[in-house]
Amino acid sequence: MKERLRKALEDCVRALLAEAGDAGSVPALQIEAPRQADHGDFACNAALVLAKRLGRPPRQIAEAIAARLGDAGGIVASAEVAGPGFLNVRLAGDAWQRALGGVVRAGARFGASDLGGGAQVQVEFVSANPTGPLTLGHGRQAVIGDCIARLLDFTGHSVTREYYFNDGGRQMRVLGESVKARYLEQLGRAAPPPLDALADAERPWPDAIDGLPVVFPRDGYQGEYVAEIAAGLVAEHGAALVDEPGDGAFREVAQARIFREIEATLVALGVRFDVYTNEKTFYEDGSLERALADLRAKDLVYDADGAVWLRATSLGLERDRVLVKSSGEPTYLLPDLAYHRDKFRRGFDRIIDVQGADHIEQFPFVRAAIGALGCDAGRVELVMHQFVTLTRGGQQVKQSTRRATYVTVDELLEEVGADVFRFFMVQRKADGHLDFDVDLAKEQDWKKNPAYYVQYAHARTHGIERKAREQGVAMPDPASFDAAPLALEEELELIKKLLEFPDVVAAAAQAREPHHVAYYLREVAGLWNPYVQDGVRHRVLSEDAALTAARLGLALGVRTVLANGLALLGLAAPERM
RNA sequence: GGCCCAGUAGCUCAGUUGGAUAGAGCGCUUGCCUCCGGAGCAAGAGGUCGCAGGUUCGAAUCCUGCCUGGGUCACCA
Repeated sequence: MKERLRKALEDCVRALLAEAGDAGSVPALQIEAPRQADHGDFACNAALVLAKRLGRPPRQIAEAIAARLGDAGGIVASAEVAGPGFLNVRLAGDAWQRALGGVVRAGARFGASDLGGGAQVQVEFVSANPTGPLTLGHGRQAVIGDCIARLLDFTGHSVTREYYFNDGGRQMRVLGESVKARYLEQLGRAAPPPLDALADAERPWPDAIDGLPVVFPRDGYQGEYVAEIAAGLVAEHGAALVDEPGDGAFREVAQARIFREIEATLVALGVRFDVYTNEKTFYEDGSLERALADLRAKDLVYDADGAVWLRATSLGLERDRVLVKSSGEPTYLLPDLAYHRDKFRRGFDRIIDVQGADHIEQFPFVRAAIGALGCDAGRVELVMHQFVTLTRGGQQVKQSTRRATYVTVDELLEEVGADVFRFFMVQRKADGHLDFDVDLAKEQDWKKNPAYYVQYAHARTHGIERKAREQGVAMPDPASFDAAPLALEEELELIKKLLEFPDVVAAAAQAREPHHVAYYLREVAGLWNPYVQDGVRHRVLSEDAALTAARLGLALGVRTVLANGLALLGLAAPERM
């Protein structure tokens, strides 16, 4: 519909340009549904764009375009000039109603496109190291990444979802030592550090209490799960592990168990990955050395203070960074470089890294370095998201990673369920903080809880269908139903809104911004729910068979869009609630 | 202090490749209505789009400076 109009308008513009002796190309025209209904079905800014180029006042140009446009092959009823030179176009007769059938016939593919042309896209997200349960920040990232992947999938991209993790390094060592400390404490061979000292990083820490050594690491993981893992080891092995190093069996057991739990959380969230990549791979296959050697060959590496440095300043960055510590251990940066190089080696056309704001500083170094190594850094994108705060009872819930008093994804999932969790996490744009209102999320009233509001709108289309069947009324045939009787203003408004879906999907996919889909679905539901509710002004099921069929067709269109949209967000589209 | 993100209605937020009178939900006021499924419909109040300049036919949107909140500035990941 919109595209046919676009073509017609572009032809007019081309002709005008030719008349003026301008052989240049036709500029991008904006054609959109105006906010004001009395501005017609579509507004076009062509005259404003051309004013300077043609050296004529915009309103005059608009007149010329309108005259040339005519009825554009039967789809345009009127085109009038308004304001500074907008062209307001009204579509002919039942053009909108005719388009509704197309929505229903496209079904689960309505809104899908070949925008990506089959491009191979990798989306890397979550990528949390197995040091503890997923936090709300991870949860938000899981949902955002997954929704971006779903959007890309739906718009003609070939998507690989990937989780990158690291089970070596300092963090995991500290985890192992934390577990061992709790293990020794539970066996009565060590004393737990004083709670007030744990809570305050500055507070001094005794070496021993009542003759028992305090072995818990200063920067150890304080979460309850650490003690639980230790308790499991006590139950299974008794005191047999007291001489094991924290970095050995303790670390391995802890990591394996935590990783299993992370996977279970992701499954509960409805998030699945195609590939898990372990940092260790790059240690073992020699790519760290290769990356280092290649950087060295380009004179981007130097040795200082016993460490190996990346000469990032010569790549235009603010400071140099350490690649290999004086201990001989690589920093996070070097394997990350090797990893991104590996992404290129695997041939992805686009590489999307979803990361929390705390990682943002890292990204420029990775991008600059792989660019220097000959990769096309322009193919790597960063989707950054801010953190999540929790509000409960109108009060912000204090969270502290250090004290392990943060709320986990598991806990919140248990309270609100995966659908609500996902909707809340994806309904705000990724940058900018997200305030998760637990009370609203737990609200069972469908009118108040936006996730239920959308799902309920979908369920209602089935409710009406059930009612119709009870009354012996068949659903209309998508291939042939006649929507022409839909003449009410709110019906046209609904149809127009449904037809926006493909544009919304395409824009959200291209911008990597799934929140647009959530917002849009809320709008569709916001039209449909009142429409259904107001059974005085218009009942779907009435004595008028043709009107009933048309309204049932509208219900099918709404169902199609809501179902497809909910699928893009990873929410269930229930038939009843 | 440098860099990044944010600042839009009472609250939570859309809108930011420059377009007409800046929107939604919740909350609030008034009137009507009692519905396929848990109420709905109509009208209304509520805004210096953080502040100040600049760019131009036109700025919430672009540029500069400043204010406020958060993040980040490791031989952590």
